[in-house]
Amino acid sequence: MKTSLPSSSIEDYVKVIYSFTEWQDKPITSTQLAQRLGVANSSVSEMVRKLKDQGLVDHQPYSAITLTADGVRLALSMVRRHRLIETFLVRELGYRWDEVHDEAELLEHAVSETFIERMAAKLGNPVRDPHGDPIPAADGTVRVPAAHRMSELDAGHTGLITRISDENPELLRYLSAQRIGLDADIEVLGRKPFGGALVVRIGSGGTRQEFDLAAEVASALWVHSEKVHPGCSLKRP
Amino acid sequence: MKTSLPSSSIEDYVKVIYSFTEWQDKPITSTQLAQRLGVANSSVSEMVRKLKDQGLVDHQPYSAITLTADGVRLALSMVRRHRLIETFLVRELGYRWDEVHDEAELLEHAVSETFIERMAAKLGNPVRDPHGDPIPAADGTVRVPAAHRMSELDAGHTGLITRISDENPELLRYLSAQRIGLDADIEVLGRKPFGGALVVRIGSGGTRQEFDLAAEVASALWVHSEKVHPGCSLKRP
DNA sequence: CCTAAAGTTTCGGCATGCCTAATAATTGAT
DNA sequence: ATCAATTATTAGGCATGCCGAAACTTTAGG
Repeated sequence: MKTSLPSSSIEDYVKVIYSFTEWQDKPITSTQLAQRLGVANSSVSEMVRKLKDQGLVDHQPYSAITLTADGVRLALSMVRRHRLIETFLVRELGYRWDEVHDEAELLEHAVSETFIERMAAKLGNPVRDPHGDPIPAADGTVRVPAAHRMSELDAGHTGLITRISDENPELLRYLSAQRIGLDADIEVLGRKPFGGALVVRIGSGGTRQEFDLAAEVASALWVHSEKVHPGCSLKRP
Repeated sequence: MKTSLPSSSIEDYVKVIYSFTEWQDKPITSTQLAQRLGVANSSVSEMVRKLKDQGLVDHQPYSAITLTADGVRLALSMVRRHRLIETFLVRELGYRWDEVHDEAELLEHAVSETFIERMAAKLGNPVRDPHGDPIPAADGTVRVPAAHRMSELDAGHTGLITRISDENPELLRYLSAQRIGLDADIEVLGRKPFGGALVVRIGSGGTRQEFDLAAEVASALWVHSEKVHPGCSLKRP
């Protein structure tokens, strides 16, 4: 149970463990964690032992890994850092949304709390980042909009795009080339047969377009649909 | 002669070696380097061997340490980073000039070249930082103003404060409380006996003030004096 | 010149965080 | 219920960068 400041590796582990459960509920396993961090499974086993010693995760050998309250607190602070930095890079330094992820990944471990809070103030304490991901507040509260993957919606559903997964920068470039962005108004028109593309209308009036979206694309788009699940849930750590 | 990217430790060593010769000419010794980096002498010996292997320094055992052309290039790029970041923190995030040093120290190792250049562009490619230190250009050229420590000037000298050493944040706070800042017009009036304070006029007209400056204070202030050494020298690596 | 103090380097160790290979536990298919 | 395939953990190593202690130069005083 050391109390020293977390290393950047530890910050990364905790952040990835948290992020895994942000849009679904199953806890992460060693192998999944190793894949997302780009390290060997054995490195994860070692590190998870260390995280457990420090009281950041709960873990029984051979089972999944969950964060403790302290772990969630640390994770939320890292997620806050990451998303504020992304927002700052886009709004203040002219980065494109497909460029910000890697830069934020480096900066989030380096800057001070002071830096983060001055940045947040300058940005007007934004509540979501350029991809629509919610930015936790300094006190650890987060508004997680009730959103669904577009790929899981049935024909007839309408709503707004509230989040676009930033995992794949190439996909982000594709989307901006197609002028698909946050807050676009959408309607699911149907689905091509044999696990094929999702047919959707995006925009309306002058900006109305129809697309056949491949499954990979549709599952990166999250839709806030009044019909399905109105309102927001408020997570507190 | 490895070619891998320099670690942040290596960046720090090179930057400190460079900085030591920025305002005087004697090269740095192992012990001085160790003191400035806050590490043991033995750590410096090891690291200097590594720097030599990588072609960043010239060094004969038991003698002083100097940078190679490659070393100077790397050092200038770190100094550029540091001073641009300091300028950015003051101009864009409302930091005070006594707060920026430590933050810049962390950030300079983390940000990408892209970040640096976008920041520089946003700031209008400044040529000096909040303490008056010259910011090397992206191509490695630096304008080093011909300045002298105020503590070394004789009575009667006049000039402008062009640089204020940022080594001691407390001193910076003292100076701003006294409203002594960059570009103030000064005149050395005299010197109190027995190695005492330097008597100077700072400002003129409505802002005119007289001070007895302790030696430590006067040696942190650098004066560009037309009488002593007009013009600038242009260093190229 | 010679010796002691000061400065520098070498040596053996430690911590972090990663790896591969070997071992152990769990799971699912028969 | 058992046995392979999958998943997870331990063991032994490597690289970086730090340390203190010991050994070695250099330098300055007498």
